[in-house]
Amino acid sequence: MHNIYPQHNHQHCIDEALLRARDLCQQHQLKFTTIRELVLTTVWSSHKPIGAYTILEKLAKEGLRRPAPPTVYRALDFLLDNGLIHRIASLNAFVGCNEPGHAHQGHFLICRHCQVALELDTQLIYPAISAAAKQQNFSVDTASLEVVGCCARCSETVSND
Amino acid sequence: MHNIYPQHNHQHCIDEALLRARDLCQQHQLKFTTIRELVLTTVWSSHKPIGAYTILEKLAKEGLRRPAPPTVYRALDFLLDNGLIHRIASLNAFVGCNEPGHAHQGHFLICRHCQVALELDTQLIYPAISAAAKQQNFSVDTASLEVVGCCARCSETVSND
DNA sequence: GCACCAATGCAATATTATAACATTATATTC
DNA sequence: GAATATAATGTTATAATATTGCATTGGTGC
Repeated sequence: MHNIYPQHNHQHCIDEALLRARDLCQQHQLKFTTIRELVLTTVWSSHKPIGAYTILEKLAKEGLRRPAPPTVYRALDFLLDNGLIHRIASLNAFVGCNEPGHAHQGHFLICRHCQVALELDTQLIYPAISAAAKQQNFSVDTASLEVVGCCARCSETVSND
Repeated sequence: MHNIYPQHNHQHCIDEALLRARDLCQQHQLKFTTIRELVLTTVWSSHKPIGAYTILEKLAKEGLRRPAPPTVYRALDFLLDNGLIHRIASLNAFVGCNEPGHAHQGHFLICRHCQVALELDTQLIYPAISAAAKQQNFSVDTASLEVVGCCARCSETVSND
């Protein structure tokens, strides 16, 4: 698990994400276009899930001509389809994925104080999900887990909720 | 686990849900008003998660003067707060809860063919979630799991997806 | 060049949810 | 029962999120 808290070198996270994205697109002959790269970079600007319209505004502020919603949503769809980001349904927001290729799984601990979404290793939870599904003869396509609470760091500094 | 597939006597589900709701409201001195009962009944009209605006239309068709969105959303909020229903974030929809009192947990198997949402016993998955959270010193408030796939019944009848 | 297909631009609109404030109903106290 | 307080609902408007449909651009292969 990467360290994702304030002290970490976040530029490293961004760089790695872009690297992984370029690799993946090259390998699968996908086009990592300008807008897709910009949106991915914006999603990776922190470990907090970010909304589509917030992305849109950030791009507008970066000198880009303000993109229309479909432009952003299409880039997000591309990134989702290829497992480069996850959608956090309970927040209507998007967050970078550490391990492209697991598009169908996203298990997150989301802090209600600092908003950071920590992605869990699928192996921690998936066996239980798989077993429960099997019990019902249910075949799993996707499984998203969104755990909301208070992270370790915030527990130290926050008195109460 | 209740049987929730076509052959079951669904009126029984509705009746039980209403009974539980009345009990719970009485015990906690909450008001189970007309609109709340109507919304709960509508949510329970099937085991498929239903959207707020669909509820609104159903109520309108049942002779009720078409309620405004806030009316429906307030009733839904009341039902959510008291654990009588769950919200399925990935569908923007609501579904009845079998065991009021577990408002903070909702683990579902959702069939992409028949849309039925089967609520899992929390005990099947929660231990794994709890352990993963503990590993991160993360304190859990709510945990929602939405597994999408194909249910046993549809697997038999559906060729492919 | 030309035909094709994917990607993007653009305008309009659909869908989901909430804010703000007025009104009504219910309960409590006197 | 009137006076008050509180909770619930009604009403209007609007915010926030997401998609549709169609025009345009841009690269790819022939």
